[in-house]
Amino acid sequence: MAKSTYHHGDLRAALLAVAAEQIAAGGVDSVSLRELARRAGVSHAAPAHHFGDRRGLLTELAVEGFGLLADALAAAPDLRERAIAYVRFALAHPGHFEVMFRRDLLRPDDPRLADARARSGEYLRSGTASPPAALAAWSLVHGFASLWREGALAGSALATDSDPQALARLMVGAIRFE
Amino acid sequence: MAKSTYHHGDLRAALLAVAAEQIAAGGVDSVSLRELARRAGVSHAAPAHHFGDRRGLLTELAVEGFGLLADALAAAPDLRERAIAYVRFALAHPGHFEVMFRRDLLRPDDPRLADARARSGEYLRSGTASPPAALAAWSLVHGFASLWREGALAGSALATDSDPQALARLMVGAIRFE
DNA sequence: CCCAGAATCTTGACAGCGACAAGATAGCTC
DNA sequence: GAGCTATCTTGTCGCTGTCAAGATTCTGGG
Repeated sequence: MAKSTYHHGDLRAALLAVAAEQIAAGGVDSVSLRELARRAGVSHAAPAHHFGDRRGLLTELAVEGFGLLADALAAAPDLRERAIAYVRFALAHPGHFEVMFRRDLLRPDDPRLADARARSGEYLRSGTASPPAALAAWSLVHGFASLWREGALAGSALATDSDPQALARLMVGAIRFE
Repeated sequence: MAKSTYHHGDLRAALLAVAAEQIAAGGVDSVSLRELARRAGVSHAAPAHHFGDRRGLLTELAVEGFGLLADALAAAPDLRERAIAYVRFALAHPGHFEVMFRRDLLRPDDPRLADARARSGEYLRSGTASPPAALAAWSLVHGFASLWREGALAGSALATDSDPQALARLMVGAIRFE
């Protein structure tokens, strides 16, 4: 759209969007380059030109994700809201989130990935009393988001009647960092 | 071994063991039924007889995993030690852990899986002041184990010089449940 | 002892996948 | 408009999961 159309439109962005959608719907294992190509209306080998291989595409998605996460964290005023923002990001962008922490699916030494990761990492560490507290805060929200996303909390007495946002606030309110 | 040997030894257990090993080494995506069969010295279709399909095998691994986790949690005297035991389990049995919370890879309504999950869930919820505190504790250790396993903590100033056990203790010590 | 029947494993086949190579087509630059 | 590059297509290969059909071994009752 923005970059105008080459052969068949902005294929690169289209593939990323469809991929995120597909991961959110069926998990990352349900993503096949050939199916993405089909959905975008191009031939089965077209994605390779933009991303090299499957890792390349998922790495690009992870870079996007860390950028979005950093923005979300930057907009939060304090530690508590930053924690909630982390959860909100994971739930709002499940397709990105699912890939960001799956190193086995990514190009491990992509510099753009390292940069994006570092940038969001700064926000994660800011505003806590101590390094262990920062680690605890990150682990807490990351664990919650992962468990919720996997449906592991479905059996819990709490999980049924609350939306995840409210549940996350409740959880964060149940602990104190010191 | 225990069940004696049929055609070619105790294939079922052998496949599960090799699978756990392979997941720990190269991630769950690196597991192929054909390669497992090769490593066990049987034909490519032999695993299907014991597990049906790939989901069946991974589901069995998850059932095993939840059993091991429940045992580990049961042996811990108090909440704090239970938290550490959770982390220790995840690090000691990465092949099992990686599969247990990946619902997309498992048979979603396997009754044995549901049972095993419920059994370990009981221990997770026991000994905490309130349901939100239990959720926080679980999220905390689950997040930490996930992040550590993915190498996401490698950049942290803390992570370099400590072993994960000690780091987990440090982290758990940095918060208070109320 | 042996022989049905079941459990276990093998062989063979098929479609879908990621990756690579080689060629076609469209857009850009000078 | 000629060359050049980016973009996409076509064709192929080996690998995978899954299914079907057959072979082999174990087991239990006469």
